[in-house]
Amino acid sequence: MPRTEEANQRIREEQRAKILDAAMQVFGKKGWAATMAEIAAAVDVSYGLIYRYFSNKEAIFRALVEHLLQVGSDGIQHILEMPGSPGERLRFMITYVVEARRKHPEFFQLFYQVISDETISKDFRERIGRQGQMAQETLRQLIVEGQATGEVAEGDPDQLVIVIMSCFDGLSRWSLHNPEQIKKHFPDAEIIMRLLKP
Amino acid sequence: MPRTEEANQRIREEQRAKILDAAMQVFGKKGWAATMAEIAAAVDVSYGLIYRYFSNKEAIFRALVEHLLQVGSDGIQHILEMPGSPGERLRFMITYVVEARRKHPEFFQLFYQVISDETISKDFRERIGRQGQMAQETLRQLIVEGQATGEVAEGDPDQLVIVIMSCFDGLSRWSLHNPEQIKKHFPDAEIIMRLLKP
Amino acid sequence: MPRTEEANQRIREEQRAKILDAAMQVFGKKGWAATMAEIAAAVDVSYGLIYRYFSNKEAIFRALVEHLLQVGSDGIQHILEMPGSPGERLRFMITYVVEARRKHPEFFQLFYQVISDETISKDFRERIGRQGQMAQETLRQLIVEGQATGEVAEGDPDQLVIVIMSCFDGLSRWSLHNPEQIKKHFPDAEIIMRLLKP
Amino acid sequence: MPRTEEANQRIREEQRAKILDAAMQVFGKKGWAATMAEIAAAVDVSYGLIYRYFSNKEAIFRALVEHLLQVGSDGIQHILEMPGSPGERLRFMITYVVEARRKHPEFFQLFYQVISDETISKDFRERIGRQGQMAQETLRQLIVEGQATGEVAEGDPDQLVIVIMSCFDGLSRWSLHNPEQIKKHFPDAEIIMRLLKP
DNA sequence: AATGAATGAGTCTTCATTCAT
DNA sequence: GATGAATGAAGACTCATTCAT
Repeated sequence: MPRTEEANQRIREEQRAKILDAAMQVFGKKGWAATMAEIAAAVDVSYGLIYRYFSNKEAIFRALVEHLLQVGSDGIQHILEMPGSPGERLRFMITYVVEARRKHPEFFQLFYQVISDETISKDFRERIGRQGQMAQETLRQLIVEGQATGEVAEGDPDQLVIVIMSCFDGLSRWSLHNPEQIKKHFPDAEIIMRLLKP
Repeated sequence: MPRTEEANQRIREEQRAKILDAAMQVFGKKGWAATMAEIAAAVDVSYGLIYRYFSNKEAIFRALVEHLLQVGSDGIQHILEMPGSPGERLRFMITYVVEARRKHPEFFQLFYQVISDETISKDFRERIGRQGQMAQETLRQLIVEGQATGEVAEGDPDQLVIVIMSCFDGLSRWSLHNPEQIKKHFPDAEIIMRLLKP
Repeated sequence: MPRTEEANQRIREEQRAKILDAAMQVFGKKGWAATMAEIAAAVDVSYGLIYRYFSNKEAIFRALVEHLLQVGSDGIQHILEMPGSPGERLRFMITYVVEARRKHPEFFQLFYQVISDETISKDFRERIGRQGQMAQETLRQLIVEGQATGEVAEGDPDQLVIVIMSCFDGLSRWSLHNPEQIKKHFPDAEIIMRLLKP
Repeated sequence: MPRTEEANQRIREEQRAKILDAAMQVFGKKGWAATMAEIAAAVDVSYGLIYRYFSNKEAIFRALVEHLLQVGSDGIQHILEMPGSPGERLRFMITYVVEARRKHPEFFQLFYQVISDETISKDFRERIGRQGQMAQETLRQLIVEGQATGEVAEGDPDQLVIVIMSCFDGLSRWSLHNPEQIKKHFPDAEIIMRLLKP
């Protein structure tokens, strides 16, 4: 007698999740150079199986990044709708982002890899670019508002945006390459807040 | 009628330099995925010729990175030997590094690629790691000294090191991916200095 | 409460027939490149099931072709044992074959595929070759007899055999690739008979 | 010192020709299932080399078929512009085609394979279909004209077209599968002409 | 008996590297 | 010193076949 529908359904969902999970690790570390064999090995299945769940390497990649984009999008949305003064929301945003980067540096690593890799379709790369733009704009808006309320230092808001986002990016990289060091000395969001101090 | 020894010598050196130059551009943009054909095309020579100057792809990579390491090393040495208060030297260091990242983001991009790529021999990667350590230690030392003189805010110096170096890393990435935006709004070193403000 | 033996038996036979039927269509159209998945889809069963009925892809193929060979063999036998003059029997044979080709071009397509495909075991291919030989010889014999009675034009009987059988082969191909055109203008056996006209 | 331009030029042309030649044999025999390795082996070069001459398997296939189409097109054109009565031109056409099929059965085999293979792009397959149409139409026109002059038997001209072209197709197949037999008894064009006899 | 998840050998394609000229 | 033709190992992907349920 065949497996029940539900059993199959469950297996498929679990495997799919396991594959995405493993792919996140492998892509995060090796980037697009990660091989299907490595991913399969990480899931501990034959690599042929991967293709029953994803039509090709890029499909896995996309699924991963789409997921991240969604999460990021939600976060931004949430911050925009938060109550509180611009300064308070900035503090929240920075705390939130720094925490995310610390916990899941591979996620963000993936973005950079997609963006730099010209073998990946352009529309997909632009999709990610737009998302980054959105985050930037949110940050910029909060900064401008903060400058209005005097909570944030005067000056070109775009420079501040760039520095802060650079910090974020750099933290992902550090978290990935020097996890021990960063675990011991993970920077307080407070330190980054100083960049905004009037 | 053979060429003179010196002429040959000169040709060899010029070619070598041209190759390294082109390779820097190509590796900087495409990373390790850059192909020998692309490098050769950038130098505008046949790809077979590259092998008369470098025994293989990694050799080019190494030569490039060795060069960068040397430059970096020299810079650090220089800062350590500078006169001035810790705060002044920190300002100088930050200004200097930020400027370097802006001008030559590919250089730094290369480091990250070497570090992340497990197909590159471990000792080479560690070599780069050590260099990074050195820069960190220099920065850390200046911070500690600055805290002693009251020029730098109190707190875990390692956290400050991480944040500042993250900023640096992030700026390289931005300079590479968003050159126009960053050209218009390149952050003053002064902004980064705020991270250290007591 | 298990099924009765007979019921099982019947199910098995029906399934087997259904599989062969579907396989005929699929192999006829796609040739050896037909996938097991396609066959299974055509039968509308899981592809795993196919293997309960046939040990592998070649086994299905063989079963199909064996069946066709049998049918062909019977036809030839029948013609040999028919009453009537050589000319009459030739007319019958041609009519019969032309009709068969029109109705079931896939059948014949299969033969050619088996013959051309070197991945299929040699003895099997030779088996088919022999069958073709037999048909040829039957045709040849009728022609020779017809020449003796004056019903068939003089000349090398082998050339006639080749032309007529070529016609047959070509008609299968046409029936497969241009079914509409051929439906409207299916050639009278009479036209082919002209080849034999004294 | 590098090879001279001309030497390289010559090598490239020779290799390209050799590859096409070998590919014709291999594709002719095995169809699309022919592997790049087989082609390379037939040319007696490494299979990587093939890709310096053709961007992929389909490109070789296309190059071959384009060539054949051109040759076929020229032949048809020629026949249309010939002097002589319809009957004479028909005799010429049949003689010409039969001869071509005998000499290069692989060529025609290729057409059928392209047409039947759904993995090959549709526009390419249609391109070939149109060419076939053209040949048919030429033949049909000659037949109609021949019927007007009384050189050709009455009756549906399309049936005649189908039978004759079927003969052609069948002869290719025979030439490929039974080269020895056909060499000894290659049918006179005269026999096929009988199909048209009034 | 039936299902479909899982496996892995085989094929296309790319690209670092070698070699004849 | 220079060229680019040639090689072959490595990786993505397909599909016949097996196996747990």
